[in-house]
Amino acid sequence: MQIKLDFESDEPIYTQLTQQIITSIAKKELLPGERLPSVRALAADIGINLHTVNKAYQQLKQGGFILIHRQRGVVVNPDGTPHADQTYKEELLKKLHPFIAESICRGMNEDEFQQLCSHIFSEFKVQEGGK
Amino acid sequence: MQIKLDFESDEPIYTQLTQQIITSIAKKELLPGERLPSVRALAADIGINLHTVNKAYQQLKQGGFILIHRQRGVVVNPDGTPHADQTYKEELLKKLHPFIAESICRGMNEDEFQQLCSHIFSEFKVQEGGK
Amino acid sequence: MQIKLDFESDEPIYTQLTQQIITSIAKKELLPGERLPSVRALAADIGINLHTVNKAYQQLKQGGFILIHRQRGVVVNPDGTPHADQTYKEELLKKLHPFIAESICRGMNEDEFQQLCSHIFSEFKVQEGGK
Amino acid sequence: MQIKLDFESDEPIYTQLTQQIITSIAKKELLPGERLPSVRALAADIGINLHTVNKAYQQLKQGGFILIHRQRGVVVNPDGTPHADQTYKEELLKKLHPFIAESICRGMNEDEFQQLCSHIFSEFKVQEGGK
DNA sequence: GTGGTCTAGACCACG
DNA sequence: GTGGTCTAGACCACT
Repeated sequence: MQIKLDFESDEPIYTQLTQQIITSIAKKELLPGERLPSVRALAADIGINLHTVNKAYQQLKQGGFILIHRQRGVVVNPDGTPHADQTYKEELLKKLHPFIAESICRGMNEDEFQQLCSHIFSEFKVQEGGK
Repeated sequence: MQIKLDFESDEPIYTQLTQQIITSIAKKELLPGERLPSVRALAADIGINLHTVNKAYQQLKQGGFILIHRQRGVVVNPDGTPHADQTYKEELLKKLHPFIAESICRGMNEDEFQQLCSHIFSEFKVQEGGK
Repeated sequence: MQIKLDFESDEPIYTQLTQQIITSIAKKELLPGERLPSVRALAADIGINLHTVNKAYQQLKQGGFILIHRQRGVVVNPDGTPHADQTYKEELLKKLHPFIAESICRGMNEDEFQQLCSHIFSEFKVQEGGK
Repeated sequence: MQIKLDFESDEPIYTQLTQQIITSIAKKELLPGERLPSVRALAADIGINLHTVNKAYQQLKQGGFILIHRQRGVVVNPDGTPHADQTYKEELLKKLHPFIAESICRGMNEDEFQQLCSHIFSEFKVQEGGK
């Protein structure tokens, strides 16, 4: 797993970290039960503060992506990430709404937008076959 | 046009305002050339700070949604919002990426996601017929 | 509202703070919609770090006790704290279980235990009439 | 006696162990004078560290639940667990206080709370008849 | 050596 | 002036 952070971005570091790890899980580069580096190790590795890593881990734990196991350390949830429920979908709707509104203003139709999403999905499909 | 703000949201007020106006343009509730209230008027109307409204307007101007004339006031871009270019699409890809990654982790497939987007699009289609 | 912290206790400061504020809400010393001091103000007041106060506030926000309002600052949830749902009750069961087990070992019967709880409840009832 | 530990819980392992043993004593699955496995045996059995088991045993000894003889090994206190004294009850009051405060905030009344406690007590009563 | 807690000081975005 | 973020360094509990 390689982490690439943009320190110039206005997206908080811990959010970027969180998203990269989620992406790795989605791409199956990180498998259920697999161990993640300790807060300290990862912080030293990326060259950021351990509290920042910790915040990302706490967020991932909160979202059910990882577990903090007293013996095995930090591991990807062995049962997989909890499935999307109604609440999640409603949240997602709200978050996607402004992107779609802007895209419509800018003359994109539904097909173009869907194609764009499809393109992102394909990025994950490629990895699904083998690692 | 009615503005609904959530003062408890993590989303900054000015962003919410920006997005609502974009949404109104997308729904054609606000038509090209139509005038928007002045910074002062809108601020007083919603009961928020001048700076906040100003920041939203500057953002909208930046995105080409509106024009700000010293004399004629604030108007929706008469030529319509600039079309989505390559840069915009790439930005959009980046922003949508984490949502799709998380959705995949949570067991959603492409169809379900597309359906969700479709649902949002339909919200705009309904309005297209008439105002 | 007066805060009393025990810096010797093994209970984290932020937890003590959280519980004291919950207690104040339960006693109606803090009413729905009422404002709480800013992180900085409270931290300075109690003589602890602002991050510690912040952590307590985040916990309270998470539990639905307070809202962080962009204009009004930190306020007690105007709609009142969300009602106990099944999840909460199950959590509560789990947390109370060991106390009851130990009490039984120590020869207390159900009546004695209930009386003890009743005593705690009475502490809140007294305040309910007037402030 | 079967031990079930949750390695993902925030509750330290040794605390979980302590509580489970107390529960077993309360349920009379472990009787006064009965022998408990040695630190080594129990640690190997559950697959945890010696120190962890030892810490739990020390805590139980401290609370008067068990006796640790160099020769005879670890036994449940033959005289039964020391009865609840004033100190214990005061401690218990302090520990229950925050749970009750939160329950009140969440709209539970005394009856509901008592009923919940009663439900926990019933779990122990069932076992009292026979082993 | 792990994560959890606390402190302290700095900068920024927001309103 | 507010909360949010990041850094940094220290101590402790747990295993």
